[in-house]
Amino acid sequence: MSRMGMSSNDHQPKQQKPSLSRERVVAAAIAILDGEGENALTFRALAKSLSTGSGAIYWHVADKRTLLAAATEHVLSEAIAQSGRGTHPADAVRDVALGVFDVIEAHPWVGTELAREPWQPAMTTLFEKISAGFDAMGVPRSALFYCGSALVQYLLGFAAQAAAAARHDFQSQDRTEVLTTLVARWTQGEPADYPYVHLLADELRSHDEREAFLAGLDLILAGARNLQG
Amino acid sequence: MSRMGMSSNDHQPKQQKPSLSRERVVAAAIAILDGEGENALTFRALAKSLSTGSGAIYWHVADKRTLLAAATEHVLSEAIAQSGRGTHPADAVRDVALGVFDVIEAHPWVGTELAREPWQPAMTTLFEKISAGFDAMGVPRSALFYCGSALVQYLLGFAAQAAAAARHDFQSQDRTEVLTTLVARWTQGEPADYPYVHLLADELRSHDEREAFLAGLDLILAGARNLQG
DNA sequence: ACATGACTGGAACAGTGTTCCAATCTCCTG
DNA sequence: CAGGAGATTGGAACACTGTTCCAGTCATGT
Repeated sequence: MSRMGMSSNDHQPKQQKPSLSRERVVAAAIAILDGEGENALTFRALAKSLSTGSGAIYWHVADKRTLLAAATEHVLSEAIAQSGRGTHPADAVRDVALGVFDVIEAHPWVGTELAREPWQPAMTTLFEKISAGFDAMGVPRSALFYCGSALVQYLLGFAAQAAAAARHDFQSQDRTEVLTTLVARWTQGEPADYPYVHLLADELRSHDEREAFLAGLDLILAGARNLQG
Repeated sequence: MSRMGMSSNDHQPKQQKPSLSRERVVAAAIAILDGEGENALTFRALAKSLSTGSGAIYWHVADKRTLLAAATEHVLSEAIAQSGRGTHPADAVRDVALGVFDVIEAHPWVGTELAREPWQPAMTTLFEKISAGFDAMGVPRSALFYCGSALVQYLLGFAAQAAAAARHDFQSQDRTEVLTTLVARWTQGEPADYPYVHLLADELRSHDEREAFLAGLDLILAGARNLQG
């Protein structure tokens, strides 16, 4: 277990190899997650990337779960903190949600981690911001919690779905092939039994992820606006 | 790899131990998942529960991923197939969503699996039903796909969150303790910096899961109704 | 009867997160 | 400035996974 306390690793005199630190470990983990995918992050790979052993890593980080949480927090917190701009309250909420969207598009493993462990610290900040937005939109106090929860769950659902898609893309290196396979499974049933699925299959293949995300978001925002008064 | 084809295991003469089959393997897996939690499902535990070895299991099931998918499909498909009742179209959609809700409450591991692999076969049926509902509600064709996707993602988000909560409950055997810990982390920031989080902390502790689920659902339904015309 | 192929059980393998510990390195103190 | 105490390191070892392999067994059709 890592010991919290006075660590003195702020001076690497000449061209000594820089001493390990929690930040360096987290940064290396993020680099592996981004560059080689979620499955590539093992303590052995991490140790090699840092030219050390797994024991040394465990001195700075309790276990893999907290390492993943720290990595998620690192990329999420800044994005969320800087988001929330917008003249209208609804725009501010949209901006926060889009901040999360962009982070997940850039780092799909964040989606996996969010889907497994939704209540990361950064999510508290997110809940604060969107609650403020809903309040400014005129949502009554009694419904604020439900609105915030609903939006968070919508975000989590997108996170899960985007992360799963990215995992599949990563394996086959070919997004269109993955989509074709998905559409094929999608349209496996008889058109007579699944008319809407067949009707909308084209859209599944060609839809723009961000546009769909925003459309779903606007559904929730419109529903929230509807609670005014 | 398991061989598909003519399998002849439909007769166990007297009181012979019944022969293995894909269905029996899946049923045993579900029993372990329900009774002892997600982490308890290992091929060794499964083999012991079926009084056999792991090799025999692999004859009937390709790997753990497909086993989990089959288990999920088993509990999800029936619930979804039987759902969708309701005089008004919106009620039918609500009924489908509540079907998924109930399955996840009864088998939280379904939430984990759905969050990891959203496009199970049963989800196609679900998409079909909710698309039909949205259509009957008067949502224009051009928005049908977005509405369906949004609702699916909301469901996935609930699935992820409920599964994570259930995992924590399982570890500490004490729901209120888990909630207290969560609220504590939740209210860690300064009240001045996180006014809404502190304002709504009580609701986080005491809210009814089903009520919150339905409230969020109604947000989306209201948003969809708003697209009429 | 017996050969063929479906099926079984469990040993062996590769890879994981985690623990343990002897060695080192740093810094404070006598 | 010597040297000890504690912080930090690296890598071997451990326990546990999913998965593969394979020598057997069983059932059945000829």
